[in-house]
Amino acid sequence: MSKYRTHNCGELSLKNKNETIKLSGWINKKRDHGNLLFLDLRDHYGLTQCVIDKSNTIFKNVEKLPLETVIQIEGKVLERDTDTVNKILKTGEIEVVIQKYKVLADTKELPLPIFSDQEYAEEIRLKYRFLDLRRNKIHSNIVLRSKIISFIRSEMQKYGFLEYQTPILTSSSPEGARDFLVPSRLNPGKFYALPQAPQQFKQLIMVSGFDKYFQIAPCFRDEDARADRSPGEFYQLDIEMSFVEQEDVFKIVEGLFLNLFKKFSSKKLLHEKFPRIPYDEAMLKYGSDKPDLRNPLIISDITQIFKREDVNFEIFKNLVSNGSIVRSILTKNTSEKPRSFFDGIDKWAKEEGSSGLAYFSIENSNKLTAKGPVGKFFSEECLKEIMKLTNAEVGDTIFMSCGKKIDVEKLLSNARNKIASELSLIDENIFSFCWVVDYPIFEIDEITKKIKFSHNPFSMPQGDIDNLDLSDPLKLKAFQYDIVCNGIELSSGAIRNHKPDLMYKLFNIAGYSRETVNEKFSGMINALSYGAPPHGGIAPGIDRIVMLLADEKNIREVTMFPMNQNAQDLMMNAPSDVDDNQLKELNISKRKK
RNA sequence: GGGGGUGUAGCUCAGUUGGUUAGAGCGAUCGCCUGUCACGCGAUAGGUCGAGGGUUCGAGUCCCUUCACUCCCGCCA
Repeated sequence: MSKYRTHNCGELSLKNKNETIKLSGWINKKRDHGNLLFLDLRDHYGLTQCVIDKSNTIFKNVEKLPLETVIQIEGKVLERDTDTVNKILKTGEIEVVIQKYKVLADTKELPLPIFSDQEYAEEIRLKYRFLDLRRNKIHSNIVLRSKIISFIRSEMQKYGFLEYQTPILTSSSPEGARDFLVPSRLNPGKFYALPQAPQQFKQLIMVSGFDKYFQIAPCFRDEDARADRSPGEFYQLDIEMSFVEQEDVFKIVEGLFLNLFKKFSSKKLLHEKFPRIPYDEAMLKYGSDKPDLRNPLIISDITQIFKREDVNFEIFKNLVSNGSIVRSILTKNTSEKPRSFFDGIDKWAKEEGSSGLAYFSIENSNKLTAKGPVGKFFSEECLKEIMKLTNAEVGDTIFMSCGKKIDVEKLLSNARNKIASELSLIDENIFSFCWVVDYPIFEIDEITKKIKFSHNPFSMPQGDIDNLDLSDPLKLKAFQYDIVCNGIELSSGAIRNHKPDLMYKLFNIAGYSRETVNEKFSGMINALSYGAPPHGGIAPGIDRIVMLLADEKNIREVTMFPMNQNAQDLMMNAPSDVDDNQLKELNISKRKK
């Protein structure tokens, strides 16, 4: 028997009636009636109401103990009167009459209360994270995270995957995010980098013949934070498989996600079989490669309308003749909405930095008419054409944006969310998964105007890979895919290019010479020359999965010890100054400003 | 790097048009209270109104600068 307890604070019930027991835990709450004191004792497992009255000589001492003092009590389990049973508590049918107590640890005055569900400033929560983590909601989020990771591990093992660990100290690579660098003492002037992902290692594991790999892998990227993006570090379920095609990866991952989300959430899954949306279609219909399919609003291209003679909307017509495009969002049955609704959307669009969202509603009084500020510019014939292009009916509204493709896509993507939330079109009780597939291999860099890899440079191009037509690189698609859930990008993966010759050619298009590739990706390219199996994989983000399942909007709510937005750990004071001797040993000197 | 929001007691917040001594709830301390589960009642302590500067007879309130936290853009193959 433990020195500290016979039971935990979540397990006593009527079965233990009249037993003498020991509990240890924190004082969660006291209700002091003067000659009678209720004291809720809390540990990881739950709460137990303890009670003591003045007939016990220790009463005055117990009464004075501050909240969050760690105590051990010994006492007798009693059945509560029916009218004093607490149905919310697991242990609510009993209480423990305190006979003896011992203080195991004192506490200073608390910087934040533990028992309340109130929200607190981030700064104080992060500084006193060990207190924050005692609180019910975040405590259970962290437990959920642990259970999710355990479940994933056991599922992956069932599927025949084995977990292998990869190095944390590795080499810097030119593609992708900024690296965290670690100076090498034994190799003066040289640096390790922390892995942005174990990308090359997992491919090397395939070349080494291990067939099915997974890892709950830490990834390090020195980029700025967002609500759904921790600064510095995060975790991926890293997966790689040999002798597979895209379909084989999809089958494993869909199975895993279905089981996972059914087990850990009561929300409904919109699709049991994840829809597959080509990248180009996603960008057209949703303006984004991470569409939220709970949102029914669809974008259509109506550029051709503004090349017609019977349209007098000169601003758009001029822009279109200079190469701009026009796309629209259709909302159903909104023609009777008040003017303030439409103006609100237009105002929002201007605040987003655009020139606004033009709109009109379609009405029918003997003939088709367009109601709204720009309605007068469209003929009846023209309205029929627009209705055909957008699947609109009488009573619907068309919102339009005109401009450069990339700007229109972005504005309308945000407008989909904005309008849907204004019209309450999104069911928060649903998970809607989809695959986004057929990503382009290359894109034009907006700044340099040169061709660059749009995603992973190691992806396998689609088509006849032995006779690939490289004359128009921007047309090339890759076996590259993302999983998106409720508008959140959960993972990204690809079938890899295991042909070194082809890889050199693709790198060449992006401006990397054979020598550069040999130098920067030596581990990979060398390995691929010694018999690499066709292989592919994916890497779902663990933190975001937990966010979805915990129904949290911020990644810090599912991270035990997160950093703040400036990538500082307020509890541990990281990053911090270091001793000059440490720098000297590492051959580092600080640059003067 | 840029834009928005926030900053008042240990914590969560209120504070009107610029006007006398800056308030409430929780927490802390002290007292009363034997069936509460956000127990109740009374009292006390607790403030560089984020910081600095300015306007004004007078600034928590208006202006400028700056700092911290946060959300977004850039960035994140």
